[in-house]
Amino acid sequence: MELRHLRYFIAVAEEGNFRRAAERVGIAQPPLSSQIKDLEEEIGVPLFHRLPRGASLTEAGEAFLAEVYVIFGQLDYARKMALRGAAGEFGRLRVGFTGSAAFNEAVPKIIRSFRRAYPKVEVTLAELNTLQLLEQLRHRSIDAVFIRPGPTAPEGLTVTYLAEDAMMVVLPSGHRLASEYAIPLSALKNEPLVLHSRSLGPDLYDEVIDACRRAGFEPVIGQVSPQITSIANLVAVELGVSIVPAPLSNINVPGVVFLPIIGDAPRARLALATHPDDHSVVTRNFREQLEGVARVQARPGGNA
Amino acid sequence: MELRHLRYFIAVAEEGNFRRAAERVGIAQPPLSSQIKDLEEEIGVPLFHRLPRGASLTEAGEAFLAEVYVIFGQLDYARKMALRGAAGEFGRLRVGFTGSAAFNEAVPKIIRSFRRAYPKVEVTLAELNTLQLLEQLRHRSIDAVFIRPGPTAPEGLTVTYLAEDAMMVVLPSGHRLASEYAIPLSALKNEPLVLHSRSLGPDLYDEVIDACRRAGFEPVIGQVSPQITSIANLVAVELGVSIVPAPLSNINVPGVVFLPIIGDAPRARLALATHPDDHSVVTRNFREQLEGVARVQARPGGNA
DNA sequence: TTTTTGTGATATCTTTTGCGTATCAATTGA
DNA sequence: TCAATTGATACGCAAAAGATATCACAAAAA
Repeated sequence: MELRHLRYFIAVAEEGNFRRAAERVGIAQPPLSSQIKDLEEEIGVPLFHRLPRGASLTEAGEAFLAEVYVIFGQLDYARKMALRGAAGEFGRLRVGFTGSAAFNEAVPKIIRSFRRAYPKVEVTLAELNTLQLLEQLRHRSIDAVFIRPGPTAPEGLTVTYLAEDAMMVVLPSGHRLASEYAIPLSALKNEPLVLHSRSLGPDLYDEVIDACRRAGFEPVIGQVSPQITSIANLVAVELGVSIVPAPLSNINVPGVVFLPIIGDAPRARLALATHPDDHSVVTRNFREQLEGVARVQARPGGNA
Repeated sequence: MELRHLRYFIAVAEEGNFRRAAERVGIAQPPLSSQIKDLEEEIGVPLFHRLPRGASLTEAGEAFLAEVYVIFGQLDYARKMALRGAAGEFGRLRVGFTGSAAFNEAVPKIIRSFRRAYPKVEVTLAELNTLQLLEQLRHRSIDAVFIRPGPTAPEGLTVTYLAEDAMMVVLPSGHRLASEYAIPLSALKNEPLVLHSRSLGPDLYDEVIDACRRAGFEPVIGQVSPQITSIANLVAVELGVSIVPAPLSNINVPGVVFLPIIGDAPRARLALATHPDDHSVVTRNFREQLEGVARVQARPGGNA
């Protein structure tokens, strides 16, 4: 059975007359009769009474007609859904982020506004370290990642800079400097530094180390934190001091204080990275959310 | 767009590979590629990603596929409904009956059992006089009628006899014969007879008149009743006596008594008439209900 | 009644188009 | 670098849809 047959069937049913129906569908009457006959043979029952003054539907034809209308409605719907799918209204988006990136307000804001704009897109979130994120992004097992990149962007990825956060010093409440309003980085000379493992996020790590050197001292690495979000807890139990992006001060950890840095402070960049071969409309739509929400500042770097 | 395109689309979507899909639908790979291309152009968006190792659905394709499955389901359903329609499970049945016929228990029983067997068939009922019923039946504006025919069936109609009711005398309660258990017809000699107009139902009318003549008297026609069901009321106000089919004694009219007739009593036949050119399955199914419910006795008559 | 008109069915020819064969270009894995 | 596998392209053929001419039938008109 073909849709053509069904269109012809509807025409004859509505016109009640093979000649007018043939004219309506743009063919001659004899082939129309032939096609209708084919249709009837395929269904197995006559659909029309051939009367001397036209054709009328049999009961079978009446029942068939009602359902055939539905088919064409469904066909239109299928086409429309395909177009909506092409517009990125469906599908999934796998977003990854590092622990430090999640605390910048832009990240949840972007995800939230995307979900509102495209509620049918299934968004999955994964918090991983920078190394894992970039690995999965290169393998296309994740679509977009929020990272804290170094001054030069990772190679082979499309990177958009979203924001630059100041970094702050984290001290135990009982520390001798804890009552200051702000301190220079050089004040941390000889203090053991709590940092995450360099292998998990080399860029942010290097940023901190470099800043210390610029301030005139070689930092002493104390405890290594498995993830950046637990740095504050390690500081609270007086395993050392640390330097983290300002948005992390929103974590409520008793026993620590966050102090602004005076002078040449390290900066923590926030960026969204995607795969350059990813031409998915969903991913493109997600990138478009950046413009509405975050202050976007493109920066040359790598070959992105 | 044609269903063939959709079948091909499903094959490629499910196989993820043009070659295997082509094999599955029984054509070569190049025409399959061509047809899919046509489909994509018609929808307006690509449905597949052409990868070096096969083809995968785009988001548009995913959305489209889900709806296309529905189309084929609907197509099967349409075919099934056409067959059920051909089996007489849908449609309408216009049933007519005379006032006198409705009181035979077979009539409501047949209609009831048909409605149970074919609940989707729209049954309409019309109470009309015999003349109107036969007129509408000949014009096919009614499908089946219950009538009280004469000894010979109406010409040009298919008639099936269902039952033969005895007739009874109807007397006002205060009548001198009202206290009898049964009376011969001759006892009504000189009594004014309440009857319906002959033009509305000549057969039953003639049956009564003939019976009176066989009983040895010429009946005196008193009041003419507009319809048979109001005869009892006319008798109750003592406008005369009457003779009606026994089932009408079920009407509860105060002030009248129904008496059996002794001897050569008139008989009221009950029959179902349909149009001989009516090959509708619904009508045929209705006739089939007769066998289950009523004692059917075919009688030759007319040319039915 | 006869004639006319309008209906769908049939027969035959034409044209479209779906399909097959052969081949190419691109990518992957050995 | 080469072989294997993928989908796309080119071209010829055959099946099938459609056009034209005509027929048979029945209702309406004369």
